[in-house]
Amino acid sequence: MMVESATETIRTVSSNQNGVSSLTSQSEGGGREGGSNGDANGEISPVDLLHLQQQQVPVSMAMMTPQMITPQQMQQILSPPQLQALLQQQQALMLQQLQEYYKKQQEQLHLQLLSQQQQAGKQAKEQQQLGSKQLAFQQQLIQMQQLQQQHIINLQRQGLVGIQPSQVPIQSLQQAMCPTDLQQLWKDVAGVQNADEPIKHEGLDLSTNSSNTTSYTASKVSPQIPHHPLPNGQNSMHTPKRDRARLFEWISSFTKGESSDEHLTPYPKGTPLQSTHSSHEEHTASHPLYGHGECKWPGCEALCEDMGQFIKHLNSEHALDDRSTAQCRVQMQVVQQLEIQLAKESERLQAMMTHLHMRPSEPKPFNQPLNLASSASLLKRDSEPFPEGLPHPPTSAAAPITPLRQGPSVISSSSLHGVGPIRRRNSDKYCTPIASELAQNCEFYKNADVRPPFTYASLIRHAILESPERQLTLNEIYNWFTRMFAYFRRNTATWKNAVRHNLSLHKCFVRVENVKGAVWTVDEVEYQKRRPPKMTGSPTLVKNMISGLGFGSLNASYQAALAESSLSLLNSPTLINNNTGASLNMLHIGHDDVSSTVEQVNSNGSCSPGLSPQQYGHQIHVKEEPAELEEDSRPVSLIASVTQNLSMPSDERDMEEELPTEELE
DNA sequence: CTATAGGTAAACAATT
DNA sequence: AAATTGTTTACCTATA
Repeated sequence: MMVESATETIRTVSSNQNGVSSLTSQSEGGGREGGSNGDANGEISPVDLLHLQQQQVPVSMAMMTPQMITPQQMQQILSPPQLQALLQQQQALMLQQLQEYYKKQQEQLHLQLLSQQQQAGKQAKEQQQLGSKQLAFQQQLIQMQQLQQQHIINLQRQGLVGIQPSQVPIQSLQQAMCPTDLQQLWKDVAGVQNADEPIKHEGLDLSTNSSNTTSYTASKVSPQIPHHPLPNGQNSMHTPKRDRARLFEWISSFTKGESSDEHLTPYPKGTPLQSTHSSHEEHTASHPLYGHGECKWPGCEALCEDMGQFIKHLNSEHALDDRSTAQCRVQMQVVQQLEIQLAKESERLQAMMTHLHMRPSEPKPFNQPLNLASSASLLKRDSEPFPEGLPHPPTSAAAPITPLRQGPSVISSSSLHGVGPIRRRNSDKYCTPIASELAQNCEFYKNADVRPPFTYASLIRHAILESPERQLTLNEIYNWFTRMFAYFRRNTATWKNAVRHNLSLHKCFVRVENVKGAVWTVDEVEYQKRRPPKMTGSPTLVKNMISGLGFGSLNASYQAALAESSLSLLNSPTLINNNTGASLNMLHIGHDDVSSTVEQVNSNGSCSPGLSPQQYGHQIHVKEEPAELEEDSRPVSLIASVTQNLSMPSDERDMEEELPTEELE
C-alpha cells in the first residue's frame, strides 16, 4: 500500500507540472492574477491595432477576473455539475445571441437581395423568396451556420491554436457571456481603448474618401455597427485611410469564411439594419443599437430621447474612429468565440445524445428547455453573490467544456483563481451526491486540477465507504484523495491537515484501534445527524417549499414521493437537477437536506462501479444491506428516471418558448 | 445580525 | 529525533 501510494504520488506530482506554479497557500490565490494580467498587457502593442484587437478580449477579461470573483466563488462555479448547468445556460445565451446575430444578418441579406434583385430585374426569384420568406430564412440560417461552423473549425485549426495563451480568458468570456457581461466587457474595452486614444486619436480627421468601403465592410461584418449616414446623407466617419484599409483587411479576414457575397453587398443607403422584416417603414423608429431610450452600443448606454437624438449620438460618439473599430473588433471576436463555442457545444451535445442513445433530433426539444431552465435557476443562485450590473465571473468554466481533454491544462490555469476554500456547504448541496457525481466525473477529477465539489467530510466518508473493509487508515485516505483528485496532489499540507481536522472534528468518523494501528470508519448515523435537521422528517416543509414555488402536478408527485418514501425519491430529482441541469428550482431549497441522504444512499455501492474498476479492481462490498441497499441500485437506473422526469417538469413551458431559438440551429 | 457549516492554519500531544 | 497521526482552537467565509 505504502509503496503504491508513494509511487502514485510521485507520478501525479510530476504529471501535474503544467508549468503552473503550484499553489502553496490559499491566501495567495488572489494576488496571482496580477501577474498574468501583466503578461497579457505587456503583449499589447499600442501602435498596432491588429495586435491590439487580438489582445483586447483577454486583457479585459483578465482585468475583470480578479476583482469580480473570489476564489471560493470561482471554485464553486467550477464544480462540474454547476459548470455543466452553467455551460448549458451559456450555450442557450449564446444561441440567443447568435440567433440574433444571424437574424440580423439574414435581414440584411434579405434586404440586400431584395434591392439587388430589383435592380437586376429578377422578379421571379424575388417573389419566390418573398413567398417563402420564413422557410428561406431558416434554410439560409442553417446554411450560414454550417458555413460559419466550418469557418470556425478552420479558425480553430489554424489561427486559434496559436492563440492558446489567450484562450483561457476568451473561453472564460464565452462561458460567462451574458448581456451583462458583454456590457461590462465593452466598458472594459472602452476603457482600454481610451487609454490608447490619446495616442491614436490625435491625427484623426474627417476624411470621407473611403466611406463607402468602410461602411460597407463594417456593416457586412456586424449589423450592430452603426454606420448610418446622417440624415443629410453625409457620413460622419473620420478615420485615416490607412486605418480604414487596415480595418477592411482585418474585417475581411474574419468574414471571408462566411457566405460571402450576401454580406458584402452594401446596405442600401438610408436603410438601417433592423430586426424587423419590414424594411423601410420602421427604420426611423427602430435601430439595432437603440432600445428603451438608450444607446445599445456596447458599453455606452447613453440616454437618447428619440431616434433622432440617438442617430446624432451615434454619429458623434460612435463614429468610425479607432475606438469604435476596436470595439467592433472585440464584438466580432465575441461573436466568433460564441460561434466557436456553439459549434463545440453542439458537437458535444450530439456526442452526448449519441452516447445516451437518444435520437439526435429529439434532444433539442427535450434538452434545451431543461438546460435553459436549469441554467436559469442555477444562474440565479450563482449570480447572487455578484451585484447586478457586474459581470458574472468569467467562470473558469472553460475547463469543463472538454473536461477530459482540455481539462487539465485549461483548468489548471483557470483553477488558479479557485484555490481558496471553495467547497462550501452549498457545494455539498448543489452538487450531485458525491457518489454519482464522482462516478460521472471520476476521470475528470483525476486529471483536472479542479477542486472537487464536496466537503472533506463527504470525501473522507466516501473513501472509507468505498474501501472493501469500510475502514481506512489515515494514509489510505490520503492516498485515496491523491488518487482520485488531481487537485489533492498538491497543497498536501493543507488538505491533509484538513482531512485530519475533519476526522477528528466530526463525530461521524470513528477511529478504531486495529492490530496494525488505527483505522477510520464512518458512523452513518452520525453522518446523517450532522446534516441540518431542517427537513429531516418534515416532508411537509418540502411540500410547502415545492408548492410555494408554484409547481404543478409534478410537484404533487414529488410530494407524494416525499411523504411516501421519506425523501428517498427526492433523490432522483435532486440528481436530475444537478447532473442534467434540470431546473427543478424547488429542489434548490431543500436540496442540501436531501443530498446527504442521497449521498449516503448512493455511495453505498451504487456508484462504486464507476469508481472502483479502474482504480481498485475490486468490487465494493455492500455491508449495509438493510434499508439502503435497495436504494443503492437506484442511481444506476436514475438516469432513465431522470430523463423521464425531465421532460415533464413545469419548465416545459420554458422549453417550448426556447425551442424556436434552438430549432434555428 | 446571528447561527451554523465548512475550510484553513496552527499549536500541541501522542504515536510510530 | 523526526515524521506521522490525532486533537483542539481560532479565524475566516458563505449561507440560511
